[in-house]
Amino acid sequence: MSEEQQQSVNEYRAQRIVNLRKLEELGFEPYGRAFERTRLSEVRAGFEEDKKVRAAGRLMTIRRMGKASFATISDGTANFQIFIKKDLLSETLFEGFKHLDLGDFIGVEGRLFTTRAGEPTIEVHSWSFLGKAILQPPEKFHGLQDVEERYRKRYLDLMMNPESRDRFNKRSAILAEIRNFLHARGFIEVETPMMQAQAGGAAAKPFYTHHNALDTEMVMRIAPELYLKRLIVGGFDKIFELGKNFRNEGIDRTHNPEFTVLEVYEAYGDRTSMKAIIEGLLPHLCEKVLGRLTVEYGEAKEILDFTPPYREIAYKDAVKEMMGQDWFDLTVQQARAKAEAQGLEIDPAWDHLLITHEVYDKLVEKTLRQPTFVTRVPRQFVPLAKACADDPELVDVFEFVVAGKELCPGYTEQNDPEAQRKAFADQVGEDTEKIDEDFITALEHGMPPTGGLGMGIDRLVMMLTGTEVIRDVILFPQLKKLQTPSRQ
RNA sequence: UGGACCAUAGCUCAGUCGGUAGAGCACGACACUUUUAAUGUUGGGGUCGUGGGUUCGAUUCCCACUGGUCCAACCA
Repeated sequence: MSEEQQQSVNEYRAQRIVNLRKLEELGFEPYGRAFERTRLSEVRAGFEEDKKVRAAGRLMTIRRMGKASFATISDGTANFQIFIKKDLLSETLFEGFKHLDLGDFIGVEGRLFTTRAGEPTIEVHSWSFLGKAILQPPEKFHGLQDVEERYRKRYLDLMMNPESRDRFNKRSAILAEIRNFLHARGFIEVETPMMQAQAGGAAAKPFYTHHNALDTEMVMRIAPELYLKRLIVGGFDKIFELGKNFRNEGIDRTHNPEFTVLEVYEAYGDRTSMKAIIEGLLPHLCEKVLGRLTVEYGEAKEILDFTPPYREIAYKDAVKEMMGQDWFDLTVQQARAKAEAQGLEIDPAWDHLLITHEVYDKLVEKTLRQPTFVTRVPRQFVPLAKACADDPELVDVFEFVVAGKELCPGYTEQNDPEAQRKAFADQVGEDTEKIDEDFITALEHGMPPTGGLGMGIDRLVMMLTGTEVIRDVILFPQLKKLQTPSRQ
């Protein structure tokens, strides 16, 4: 292929292939070999003048000045400047450097020194070619800004945008520290089916799939809860699962169809033992991952303080704070008028309870900025939990709310099989075949009093990294498939 | 699923009250042995998301579609 033809296909790509061929002519292997090296973060941390180092990375910038050049390499842990000088290299290595492009991988060997401008730098005495990039990286200063491209081509986002890489490093650290925290308290990690015969443990539309050999319909789980409780029946006393749930619902800035959840169950515990876990786990994560107990959240840089203990307030008291102490003495008509005066749309068929819940959802929750446990919730809204000991109309749960959003419910779990069956029946209505009879049977074998909680990990990561968009904490968020390329 | 907005060079962005487009980075050439968004000179690069309509003429106006963003409804 002539050079003109190559350039008509894609000038930039062709130019890089020309450089690749020239490197091959000089005796370089085009895609390299393993290279023993020290991570750049460690080179930086252990910097000593004149120390010999071997390091490797992707070329991020090159500043060529005739017989000397500076470049920056990145290995994902840090950036580091390297210095190339004609006097210090063989003719082949100096000539070869001219044919390197941004995005290529090299390994370097040399001496640490500090430039006149004060920049720690590797003076390169020898280098190896570790791999060619035949496509250009995005713009070096602004990085990759296009929101859609950052999700579809996450590798470019991670390559160019350090804040994105940092966010996913934090996500990994959060997951590791959740495990450390729970293991240290005697919890074991378990795995339960993500493909189930029926979708239980929550109210959401599932994804359906089909098993060929069994010739049977299956659903992707919407929650692991019913399997985890079977394990409590089986005698595991402290368990957790960290895994994906799948819900066939809308996608927006706080919802992805597959999302990661932590569920924890503790036999012989209840809501208060779950509360203790939250008040231990969140400060632990803040300390280990962020090194402090406060987070700057969102564009407004709101300060969230995770220093325990956290505020606890009864559901009804939270509503009274917003709507007045006489709220629960009002008639339905008075309550509706008062709610509508606050700008809510109230269905005329709603009773006092539903109006109250609308008030809580639309007005109260968003005002709970600092970590708060909302307790003693009307049983109609949480059918699978156990009633409060002193009031059968309220269930013994908490909703843990941070920055105006529900982060994590905690329960005193239902262990009465008859009450559980009734709650299922109310939930499914006519579809009695959707009741998980095997689960009821398990409860009939006896389940100890148990506390449980379920935390959305994506939202937790959002909270702790100050991110307001769930897609920014999920490496490959769900997007529509491209039918025709929107751009080339 | 409804409403508003967006899509221009590989990337980051200007722009055209309708006469087929510019900058910076990146890329090619030349110069330069401590630069760091290197610098100086110079050159190339675009069916302006896709399809239709109006028009002498559409990247620009209108319609549909595709993808995205935000808002509203469902879910965590």
